[in-house]
Amino acid sequence: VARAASTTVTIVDVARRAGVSKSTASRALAGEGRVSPGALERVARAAVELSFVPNPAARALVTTRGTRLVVGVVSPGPTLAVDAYLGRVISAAASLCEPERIGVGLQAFPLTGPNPLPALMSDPTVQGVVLVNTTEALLQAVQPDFAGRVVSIGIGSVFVPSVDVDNGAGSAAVVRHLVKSGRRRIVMITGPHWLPCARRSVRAYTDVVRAAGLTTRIVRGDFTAESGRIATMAALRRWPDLDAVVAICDATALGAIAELRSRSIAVPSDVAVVGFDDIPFAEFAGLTTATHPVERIAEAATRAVLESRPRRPDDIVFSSDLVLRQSA
Amino acid sequence: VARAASTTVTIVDVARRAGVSKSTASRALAGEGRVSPGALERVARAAVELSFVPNPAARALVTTRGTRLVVGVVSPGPTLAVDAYLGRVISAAASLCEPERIGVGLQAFPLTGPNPLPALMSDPTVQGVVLVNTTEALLQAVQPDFAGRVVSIGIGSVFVPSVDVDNGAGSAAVVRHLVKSGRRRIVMITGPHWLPCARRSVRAYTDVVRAAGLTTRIVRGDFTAESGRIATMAALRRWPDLDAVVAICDATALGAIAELRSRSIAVPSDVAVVGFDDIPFAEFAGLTTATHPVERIAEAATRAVLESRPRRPDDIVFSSDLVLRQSA
DNA sequence: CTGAAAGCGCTTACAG
DNA sequence: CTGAAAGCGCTTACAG
Repeated sequence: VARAASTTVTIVDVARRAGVSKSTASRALAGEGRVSPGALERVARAAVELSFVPNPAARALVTTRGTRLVVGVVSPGPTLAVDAYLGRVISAAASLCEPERIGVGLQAFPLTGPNPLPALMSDPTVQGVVLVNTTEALLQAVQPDFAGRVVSIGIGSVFVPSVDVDNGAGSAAVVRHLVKSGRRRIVMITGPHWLPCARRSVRAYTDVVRAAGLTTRIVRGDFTAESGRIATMAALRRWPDLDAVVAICDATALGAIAELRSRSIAVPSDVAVVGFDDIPFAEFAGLTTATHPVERIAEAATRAVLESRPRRPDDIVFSSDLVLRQSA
Repeated sequence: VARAASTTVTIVDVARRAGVSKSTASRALAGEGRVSPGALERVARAAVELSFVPNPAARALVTTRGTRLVVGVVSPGPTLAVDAYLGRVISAAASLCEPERIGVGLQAFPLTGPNPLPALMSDPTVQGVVLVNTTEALLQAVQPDFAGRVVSIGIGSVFVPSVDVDNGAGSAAVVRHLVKSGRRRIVMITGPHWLPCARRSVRAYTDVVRAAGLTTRIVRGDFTAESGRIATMAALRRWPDLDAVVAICDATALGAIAELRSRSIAVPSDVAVVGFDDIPFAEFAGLTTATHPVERIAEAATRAVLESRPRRPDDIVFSSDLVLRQSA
């Protein structure tokens, strides 16, 4: 068997330097099993000195740890819609995995049709799955023995920890700002109905608006800027006196602003507009919004599946903070 | 050795069904080596019937094929700047690799300091590297024996095939459109000077403008919308009578438009603005630009490193087409 | 053309 | 607490 002499350091290099067998080195590195304090320390030192990172390919052959973390994106159709949000999630995941020599894959989880999760979980090359935008129905397929290897960015379940932004609080903050600054006829442009996380924002909007003694006005969008424009047209037709728009996300808010400006309706003096997410472009556009730390969320989710704890980790929720700019 | 019984099909399943040894199955699957036509056919059929995909983890232990494709992003500083473009590249790569059970990693290639490429190429878990935004200097580190395992989105070299959009033709088309529609004082906002691909656009601008008997007017930007705004301010100060702006990319063009509008300079009647890339938001913004098929480029580059041909593949260049919208 | 064997880098029962 | 051995799923010389 001939292969290019790899300069990569293996566990036998570590074992040799520590003066132990590779069995002992393996146990010491795993941090569990009976290992004498002396051996433990020498192995740890040798590993650091040699910058040893275990070969996940070899490991995947013997354990349930894999070589790949797959990001499963729930999509209405069979094709995967890649948007900027997803790009940020997968970039963050791939950066974090790289030093561990783990790769990331991307797969669509169609809303209807067979759930790809079970096959993924029985594939010895997959370390775990990070679900994005998932639904209760898809979460049903998660069996107790997948625990620790599946985490969800969005809603969770008994077996699946959730990592997410506090949509509700962020949306509430943004709507509350509108109310405080005197807006009374506040329209919300929502996202697609199948998305659980979008429902939390709608709920927050409803609560704040009702608490202020105002009426709710809701128009459906789909997260795109174009849908923001269309929804704004519809809203203006239905409620010509509206004085504020809260959009489910920044892209939709930018669409709303474009539509308003094209009708010479001044923002924010005539109509205030707020978004959600604080996308990179929002600062430039002067959009008032609430933060959504996408990278930190993706990193936390990735870290959880890299660790693959036997027990279900706790849910993690990142706060969403109001960012005041010019649009409201 | 206990592990959860994997439901995954292995090469021995294929061999058994085809009635041959796993050695023969392996050879047949590889498509090379002496295999009888009969065996070849039975193995091929068995593989299809069982939906067999070789386990890259096992394969990586014995060959120079890895379990992971790494996207190497050349960055001015040590930290990796993730923008929407990179998100699209890595999403496309990760989608394409997933069915092969290969993951993707993401690593910064700092402009200064040690080049991470040699270490990556000797890591048995890496299948190959897709370089993004690379420079001549970084390409120097590519040795002949990396051939076929490194491809560059951007400039190439003797050993490294390049996959890219035809920046020059796209930029030329966009500037030519400006000239044809009567613009005479055309300013270009460029990108950072260290980026070779940005130089091609500047060259195209220069050629077209000079051929029309006009003078070149160049201001430096950095690909961001904010730099487009700032560069536009500078340009207006220097050439108050400018009648067109060609931006190195759409984000910068959007910045230029915002700055012009904030000064009540009408677009396109007073000043025409064109971008480059045709980003998703460009359609919404009514920006005249030229196409940049990022996903197709990323897929071609990914496919090349997945195949890892022994010989350097040919360069691939995708055409860039003018997209006429409202801004020019 | 074909199969048995060795070996890649790990982990994990199994005996000491 | 420790090491020798087996085995994960492949590929590739090596003998037939």
